[in-house]
This record gives sequence, structure tokens and C-alpha cells, in this order.
Amino acid sequence: MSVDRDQVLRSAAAQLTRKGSSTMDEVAKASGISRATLHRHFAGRDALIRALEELGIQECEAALNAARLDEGTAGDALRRLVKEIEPAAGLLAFLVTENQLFEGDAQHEGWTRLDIRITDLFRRGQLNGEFRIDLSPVWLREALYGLVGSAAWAVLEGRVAAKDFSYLIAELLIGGAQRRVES
Amino acid sequence: MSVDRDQVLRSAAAQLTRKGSSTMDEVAKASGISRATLHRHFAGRDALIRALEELGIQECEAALNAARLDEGTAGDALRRLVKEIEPAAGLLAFLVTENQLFEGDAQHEGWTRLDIRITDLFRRGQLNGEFRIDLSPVWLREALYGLVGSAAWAVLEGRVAAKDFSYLIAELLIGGAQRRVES
DNA sequence: CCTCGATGAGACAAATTTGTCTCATAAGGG
DNA sequence: CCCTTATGAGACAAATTTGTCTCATCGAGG
Repeated sequence: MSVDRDQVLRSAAAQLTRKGSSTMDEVAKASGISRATLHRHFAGRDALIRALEELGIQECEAALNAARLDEGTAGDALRRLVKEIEPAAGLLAFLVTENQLFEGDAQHEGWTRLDIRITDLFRRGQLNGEFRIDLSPVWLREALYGLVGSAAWAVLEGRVAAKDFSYLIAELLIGGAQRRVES
Repeated sequence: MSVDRDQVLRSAAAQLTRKGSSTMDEVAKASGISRATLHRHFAGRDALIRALEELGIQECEAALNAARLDEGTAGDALRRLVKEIEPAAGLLAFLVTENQLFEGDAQHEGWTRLDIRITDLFRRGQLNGEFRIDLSPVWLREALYGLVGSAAWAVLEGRVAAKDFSYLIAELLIGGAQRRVES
């Protein structure tokens, strides 16, 4: 009987990813509930977006933790990270393009924490000689976000297979498109 | 006295990139004109978006032509393409996230043409042995879009230098983050 | 069987946005 | 200098969206 708040948030994210300007009514229908119930759980549109942001941050932090970024090579850690972040990719794809989040006030502190942890991973890869140093850790991080978003969208559109998600992102980000002569 | 339609479109794109839900009034102010004048040039919000789409397609096609994708190595062609597409990156970043464009009716034919040409470039690189074959041309194309969007946004936010734009995208896409042992 | 709590459907006003209109003004060409 | 044209400011109604409310219904648990 009771609505599963988490499930509502996921449906809302999916709907808003498809159409960022969805009305509360469209979001409610996409979640299979009525607009009244949606309002009972989230005070308004802003509150809904904020809740999505919180959920996204939580899932990302969980993914970062599960990926154990400090262990093994930076490349392997990155591969683990991409794999762990896959379930949250749809939500992420929406949040990344939701630039309204930093409107007026500052960016959510949670994103800053995540940014730092990911940047540190790339920095570690540079310091131990795995990664090239002419691409800054900040750019590599932004590129990772972009690729995750692109891949999530491509999967939604059926342009790439969902099972290839993490492979495509990690391999492109780490190895690039260029064919290696040999190892 | 007369409004520069092209300049209005560029300002509109910049404003809409910052905030996708900008009202016509916000767009007008961002363009330095009144809402009445904005309406005189574009019948409505939809017409404005469509005009932005047309402009984006035109600029992309011009970039594709200027990059001479069939000449030289695929890698060099890709580098030229990224360089040529830089002026349109802001507009592109908006259009890519504007998923409302394919709402209901089919995707604009212009995008399909562009998609094909870019995909063909990656395919050419694979056929001549430059690019690895485990990353499909379609994915490489989507990844390019994602990286262009990420880079455009990162430049806007001041996270990366504008002068590095094309280098960062092309080098990451082609070579990846991994450091090469030697050439 | 009854009660309580959550939900769906819908009404409603308020707020926002849009599209259209008028009028005054400034700019530019003849 | 005058006349044409485009613009800015603002009024206005229509449409859309939002937030709140009421009421009936459904289902679980006692």
C-alpha cells in the first residue's frame, strides 16, 4: 500500500532524464502514482530534485567505497569504479545535466567530496606513472562524467548494449581509441 | 537598430546551456533585447529551439566540411574536427542535452547525416588499423559528443582552460589516459 | 467485521509563463 | 527634415503548472 520512496525517485529520475521539463504530473504518472501522493512525499518540485541529488550522491559514495580506489593499480581501480557506478548511471546522467542545482547557492558539498576522491584517483595514477601527465586529473574526472552520461544515454537509446556499459567507458577512458602496436 | 539574429541565437544558446528551463524573458534579457522583439524573430519557444537546432546542424556540417575527414590519417582528421567544432561547442552542449528535440516526431534528419559522417570517420580509422576494433564506431561517436559537452561545460565553469579545449578532447579520445611506454 | 492510514481522483485558486496587442520612441535612409 | 521601420515597455488574456484541499476508496491489521 505504502509507496516505495526509493522506487519513486528512480522512476522520477528516468522520466526527468528523458524529458528534463517534465511536469509533476508526468513524473507522478511515470512513477505509477498520483500527483497528490507525489506531493505528499516531496513538498514540491524543488524538493524532488534535491531528493534526487541526495540519492545520487549517496549512490556515488557507495560506488566509490565499493570500488576501493586506493587498492591496486589506478587503472584497475577505475575499472571497478565504472562497474560500481553503473546502476546509478541513469540518475547521474540526469543530475549532471541538471545545472539548476548550483543556481544561486553553492554546489552541494557532497559533489565536492566526490569530485575530490575521483580526482585523487587520477592523480595517483599520474604519480605512479600509469597515467599521462598532460591531461589534468580535473579534466579526466570531467571526461569520466561525460562518458558515463553518454554511455547511459546511448544505452537508453539502444545504440550500445547495456552489458558493454562499463567496458566501453573504462577502456576508452584508459586506453583511448588508438590501437596499440603491441603491449 | 536591427537585431542580429545569429547573435541572438548564440546568446540564447549560452543562456539555455546555463539554465535549460529559462523563460523567454530570461532568454531575451540574456540576448540584450526585449521579449517582444524576441517573439518577433521567433514565433515561440519551440521555434527558438528549432532555430537553435538548425544553427547547430549548420555549424557542425561546416566543421565537418572544414575538417576534411577523408584526408590523412583518421587520427589527424579527428583532431581537425575537434578543432573546427570548438566554436560550436557551447551550442552543441545545449543541443545534446535537449532531448526534447526528438519528442514525438523523429530525430532531425540533419543529425542523422552528421552521425553517419562521424561514424564513418571512426570506421575508416578501424579499417586502416589506426583504431581498435573492440570499441564500435557508434560508441566512439557518442563518446566524442560526451567529451565535447563535458569540455564545453568545464571551460564555462573555469575548470579547464579554453585554449586546451581541442587538445584535451582529441588526445583523450585518441590516446586515452594511459601513459604510453614509448612511441 | 471494524478501524486506521495511505492512496487516487478531482476541484480549486495562485503563480508562472506564454503569446498577442498597443503605443511611444529611436534609428536610419531618402 | 521627414518617413519608414524596428524596437522597448508594458498591458492583457489564455494556457500551463503548481500547491492545497476534500472526499471516496482500498487494504492491512487488530
